Amino acid sequence: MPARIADAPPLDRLDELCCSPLTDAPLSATEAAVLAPVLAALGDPVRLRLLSLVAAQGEVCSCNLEEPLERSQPTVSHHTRVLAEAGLIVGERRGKWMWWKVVPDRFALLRRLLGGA
Amino acid sequence: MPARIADAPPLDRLDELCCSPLTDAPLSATEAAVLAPVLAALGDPVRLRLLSLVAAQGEVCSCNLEEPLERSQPTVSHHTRVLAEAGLIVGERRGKWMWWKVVPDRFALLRRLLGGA
DNA sequence: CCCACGCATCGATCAATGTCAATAGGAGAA
DNA sequence: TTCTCCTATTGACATTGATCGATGCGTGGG
Repeated sequence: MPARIADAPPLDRLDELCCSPLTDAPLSATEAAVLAPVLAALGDPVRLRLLSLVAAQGEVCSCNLEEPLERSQPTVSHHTRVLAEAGLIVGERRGKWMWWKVVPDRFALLRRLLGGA
Repeated sequence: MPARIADAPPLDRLDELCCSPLTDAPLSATEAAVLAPVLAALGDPVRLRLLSLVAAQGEVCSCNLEEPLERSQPTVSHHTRVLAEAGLIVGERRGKWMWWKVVPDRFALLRRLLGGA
């Protein structure tokens, strides 16, 4: 059993659950199981660039991501999905297009986790 | 080729290379290739807990990690290695024991990346 | 010198993941 | 409806990664 996620990660409850800074107290297995997927979502170079594209432009259409990322349409769709499931971006459908923007609260949470210093 | 790391990630140079906040400007492929492994190192629940144990106690011996993490000695060794290669912890050998402590600069860098807000 | 202890490495196994071609779904236009 | 465009899903493949038993390596104690 590789990852051994403790239980189903209640990603919605992440804000309530998490978390005091890492330096304050050891994380519980549950807290770690909820947080790890969020950080794992950031642990891919394509997603990092995707995220920075969305963040820097405020809002980006999926169709404008394939070229700068040099990835196929299904791959881009895969990565937006991962980031969205991690709560880092949200998408809104407008006509034929899907527009993505970042979720600032999620980043604040991660900054808090990484220590207040 | 799954991850498609652009080139050999010069992890040592991470401080010089990186990075303005994600919200400021899109990351280059090189920046993303260097940063992703650091964030990926945080994307595992066992490593998150390991890190919080080290951070909360200031300094921890490898031998005191197996029990709280409920992992075998080789597995703990694997995770300390990953975190160390990401520059998040450093180890010092004292006699028979290996002592680990966190690298605060690394966390400051990540906080900056996640936006100054 | 030899043994015990702590850590690292190796090898194997199984799960998770990044990637793309092909296909399906859905929305707007004609 | 039908056609076109954009997005999501599926399936397949190769790679990465988490895990542990067995083994090797250093260190310190006897």
